[in-house]
Amino acid sequence: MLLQIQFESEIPIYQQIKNQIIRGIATGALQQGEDLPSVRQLASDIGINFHTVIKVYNQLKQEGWVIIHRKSGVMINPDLNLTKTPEYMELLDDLMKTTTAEAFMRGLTKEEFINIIEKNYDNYKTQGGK
Amino acid sequence: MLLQIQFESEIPIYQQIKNQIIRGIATGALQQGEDLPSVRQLASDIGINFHTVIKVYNQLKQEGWVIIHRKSGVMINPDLNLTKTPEYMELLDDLMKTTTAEAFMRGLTKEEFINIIEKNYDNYKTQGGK
Amino acid sequence: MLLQIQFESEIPIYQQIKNQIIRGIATGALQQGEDLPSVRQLASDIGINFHTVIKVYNQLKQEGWVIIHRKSGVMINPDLNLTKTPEYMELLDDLMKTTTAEAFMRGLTKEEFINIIEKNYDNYKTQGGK
Amino acid sequence: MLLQIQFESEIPIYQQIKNQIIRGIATGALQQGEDLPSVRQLASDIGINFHTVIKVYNQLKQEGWVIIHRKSGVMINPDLNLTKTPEYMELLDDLMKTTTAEAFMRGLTKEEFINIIEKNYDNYKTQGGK
DNA sequence: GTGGTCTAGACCACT
DNA sequence: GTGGTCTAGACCACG
Repeated sequence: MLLQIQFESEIPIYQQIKNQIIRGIATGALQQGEDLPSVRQLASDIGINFHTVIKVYNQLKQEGWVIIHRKSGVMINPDLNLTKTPEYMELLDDLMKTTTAEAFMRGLTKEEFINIIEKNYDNYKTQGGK
Repeated sequence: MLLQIQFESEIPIYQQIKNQIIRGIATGALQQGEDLPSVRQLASDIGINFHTVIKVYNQLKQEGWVIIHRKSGVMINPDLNLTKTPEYMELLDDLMKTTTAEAFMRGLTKEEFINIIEKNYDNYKTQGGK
Repeated sequence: MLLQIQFESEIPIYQQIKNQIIRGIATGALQQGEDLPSVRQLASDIGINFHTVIKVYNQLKQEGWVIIHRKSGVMINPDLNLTKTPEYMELLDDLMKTTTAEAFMRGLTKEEFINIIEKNYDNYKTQGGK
Repeated sequence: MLLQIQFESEIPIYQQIKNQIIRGIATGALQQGEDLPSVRQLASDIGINFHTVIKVYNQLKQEGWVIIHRKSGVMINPDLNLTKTPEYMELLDDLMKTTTAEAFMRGLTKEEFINIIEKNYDNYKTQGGK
């Protein structure tokens, strides 16, 4: 999977990488059990410092997305088993309150917004996310 | 409208205020043409630095949500007319890609996600967003 | 609270700091709601780099021990509410299997070992850990 | 005795092996004078590099747990005679300070903790640790 | 002044 | 070669 980083963005680089890896898992571009590049490899591919990649991998590990093998490096957790915890649902709810409010005020109809959701979900369903 | 700020949150205070004002406009809790509290008033109400409030109001003005009168203070723009610019749509698209990906992996079905959208939109429809 | 760091130890510095803060909370040397020194302050007190302290504070935050205020810095979580999760109990069990095995082979009797536990717990009970 | 290695664990593999051998000695699963598998045998059984096993055996030898015969391989020291040296006691004390502090804060009572100790020790007593 | 991000380079433990 | 630790310095966002 090729990562596209926007260096000018206000979103931190490590966050962009995290997002794209999670998207990759959802779409199936990254399969469970698949190896990720080594910290130094990925860093040099993207052209960033390897500490930034370490940070990404550590956060993904702590949230359960990946497993860090002492030897063989990092791989997508083969037993991926994330759940809709109350904390997550609260965050999501808050985010969607803010997001839909602005979308509504900018003239996006409910149908248009739902359409965006469906378009995204269709990328996942076909692949199967577990 | 009463603002609820979480000081421990990772979301910057100025962002929280902005979000809540926009939500307030969408739900109708804040009417177009309505006056907002003065910078110092709001700052002391919430218990924050008034520079933070200035920042919020300036950003809201720049994005077209409010109008700042030199004397009479800040009011919700009576001719609110925000549109779905290409830049906005791109940001929204990117955000929803990331958000739906994680939601999907955490087991939220498309229907559950759409349900969240509808619940929010129903709060807006009745008021009319102009 | 004064932190004692052993620079020659094989235990990473950030781990030593973490341990001592947690001990401090248990003994009451650090009260819930109490402010911790700023990252740069603590770093210069101990004579280490501030990035190391950031790492400590972030881990403590993620585990729920402290809260990081955007402005006022870091404080012991006033609503400290950690529980004996299954994951924790498994880790503890494994650790104690290893620890007691070696202790037993080195001639520590059950009573001596229990005595160590009691001595430590007595430092906590009197203070009350909430 | 069958060794169970967790490759995803944060605990180094060599440490896991060491721990399990020491536990085995304490429980009697490994008898004093008993032969341990050869370096290459154990390495291929577990599926790890044989250097890792060499490291384990060397450390165990240095600490007095095993004896390495040039030809006949490695065996549990028949005259096992480890003592509670001051250095060991200091390490143990420090470890238990940290461990009990977190356990206490997570709601484990003194009795629950002592119970864990007793359960473990009961596995040793019956066998006798010489 | 607070925490956080990114870069860069050295060194270490593990396999 | 793998991840991880520590140092050091620059810069940024926030309040």
